[in-house]
Amino acid sequence: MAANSQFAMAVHILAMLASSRDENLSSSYIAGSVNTNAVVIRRLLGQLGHAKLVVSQTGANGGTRLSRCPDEINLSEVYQAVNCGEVFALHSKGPNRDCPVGRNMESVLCNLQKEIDHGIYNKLSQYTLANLFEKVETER
Amino acid sequence: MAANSQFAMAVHILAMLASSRDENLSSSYIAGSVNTNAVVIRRLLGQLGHAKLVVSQTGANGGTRLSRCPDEINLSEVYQAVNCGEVFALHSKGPNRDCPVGRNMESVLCNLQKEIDHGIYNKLSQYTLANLFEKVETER
DNA sequence: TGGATCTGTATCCGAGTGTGTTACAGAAAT
DNA sequence: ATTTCTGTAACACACTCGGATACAGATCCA
Repeated sequence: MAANSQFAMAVHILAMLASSRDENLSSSYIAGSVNTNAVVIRRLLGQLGHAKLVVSQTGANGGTRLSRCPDEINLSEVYQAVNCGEVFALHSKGPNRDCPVGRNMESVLCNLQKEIDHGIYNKLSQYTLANLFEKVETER
Repeated sequence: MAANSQFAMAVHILAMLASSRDENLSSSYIAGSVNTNAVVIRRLLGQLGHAKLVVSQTGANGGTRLSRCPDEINLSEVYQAVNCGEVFALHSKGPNRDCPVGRNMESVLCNLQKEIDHGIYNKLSQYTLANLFEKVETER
């Protein structure tokens, strides 16, 4: 299945906030860069705010800014904030428990799933928002 | 998004084939253990066959068996065979190229995506079907 | 105080897709 | 020839993501 793009958009949003640390950005302004609807941005900002990565202010001149320095925000935190689910899903019905193979399949796959997730987490932990922002700036 | 369960089902199928190396298994028999429809199994077997992991025979007493020993089948091959797509998607519309941040976002995210995929691939490469089958047998 | 701005939700629509199901042509064994 | 099995095609259903409108509440400012 095609995965969703929430992580990609969240990183994009955070990169924008990192580039304007001294001012609040409005959801519609961010939406202009991400090329989507402002509500989509606000939904994501809600998740990022819940994860304490950003802070928002309502009202005129409101908007959102980072809650910490970009070098203190880890991409693994972002991944967790927008919970993208698992890499692969277990079969919804579950295997047939009368079958000797099927009986133990579920736990084996579940363990494998956790291990992969852990691997992704470790990989993303190697990057901070500052690292990424640096790439955005220098890349041609 | 909830990912699809094709990888999980594929592994399950291969574990069954590994447990019956001396005989062909029919798609409906496998479907009984995976707890799904035989056509779903045949679709997956088609992908696995295309990746040269299994061989099928049509006709009476037909069915499918592994094309190699379980210790020569790597889980990363299975992952590639049932192409589960990417861990996260890039935004379908693409970022706004008039924005200095948006302009470079795409390539940065694309590189990150490749890196994660590579990590998953490496993790899965650590396991053969034989390793996994062993776990299925011993797990309680 | 009143108007403007912005967030935070609720709600709905459309498109895409994964899963399940039926149906059927073709291949192989008996 | 009949049976059994694969390989597809075709369709329905459910789910979810992205997009859009609408509106209450908060905040600033004139």
